[in-house]
Amino acid sequence: MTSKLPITDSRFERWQTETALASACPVRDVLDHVASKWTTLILICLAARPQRFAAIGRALPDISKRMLTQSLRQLQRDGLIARQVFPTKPPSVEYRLTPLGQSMLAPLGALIDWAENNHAEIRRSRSQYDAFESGSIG
Amino acid sequence: MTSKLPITDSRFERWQTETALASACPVRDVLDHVASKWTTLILICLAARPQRFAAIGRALPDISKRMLTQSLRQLQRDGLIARQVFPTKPPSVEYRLTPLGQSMLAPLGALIDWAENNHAEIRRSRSQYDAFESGSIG
DNA sequence: GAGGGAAGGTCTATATTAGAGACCGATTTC
DNA sequence: GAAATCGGTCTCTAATATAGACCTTCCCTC
Repeated sequence: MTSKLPITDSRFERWQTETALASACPVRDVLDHVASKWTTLILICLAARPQRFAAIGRALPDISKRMLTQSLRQLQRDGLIARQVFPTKPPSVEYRLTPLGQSMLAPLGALIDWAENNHAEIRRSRSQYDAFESGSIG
Repeated sequence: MTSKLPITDSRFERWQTETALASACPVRDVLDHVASKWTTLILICLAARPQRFAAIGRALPDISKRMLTQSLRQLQRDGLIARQVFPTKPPSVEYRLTPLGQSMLAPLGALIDWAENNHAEIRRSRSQYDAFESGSIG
């Protein structure tokens, strides 16, 4: 709120400085894990309700079991989701958001809303780019 | 259906439905591009001020030229950044956020703030996970 | 009691993608 | 005229993702 440009305040300058430090930087450290296709999608899945392995897989039809397992482990390791095994006959495993995972839904939701609101414009931009830059002129 | 959990409103159920449609889904379509390490970091870079190719490269020391070029092209194609060539003697190229790119800073900033605020807890969770799940007990 | 299906995975083999770094053309500098 | 800068491209290799076969335990059918 200290600038005249829309969002561009000093935070971004600081983040920029921090990115130089690579692994020491929270932004990179968290974003590298969190801002990835499947983990984000899994979080969205579990936002509605806790779900079991196969249910998440069904919700994300083009994820492989391997990636699903791997992504779930990572989210669990980062403390965003919890894994709970029920001793049913074919043992069932339920994944649910932790409070930390829940707390991420707000910023993530904002990003998703942005995505929905601007999807049309992005697609417009893409077709224009494709027509010009790679098509007839290139 | 509707639940009593904190953030969990019907948006997430809708998004979950949409993810099944894969490429037709704005969430996936945008997130696949946007929620990736380098593009996010480049956006942050350009948030502070327009910058030239080499400057962005310097700000992100461990990005390769190839990835930088590729990520810039993608952001340009999506209409988030604009590329402007100046006919200086060694021609210089400046990248700047478009209004669309600017508009993404708000949700992106929220996510980054979350990352900073929760980095400590995430790291705590990770070391705990590493100690238990893969270490002495496994 | 052999076979099959469901749950929750693992493992392997292959395709895709990222990263390192050589190279390029233009221009300026020494 | 050799070296360096800028903004890339190109190739080769390393890492990562995907598809899909397979595993184990239990219940059910035949």
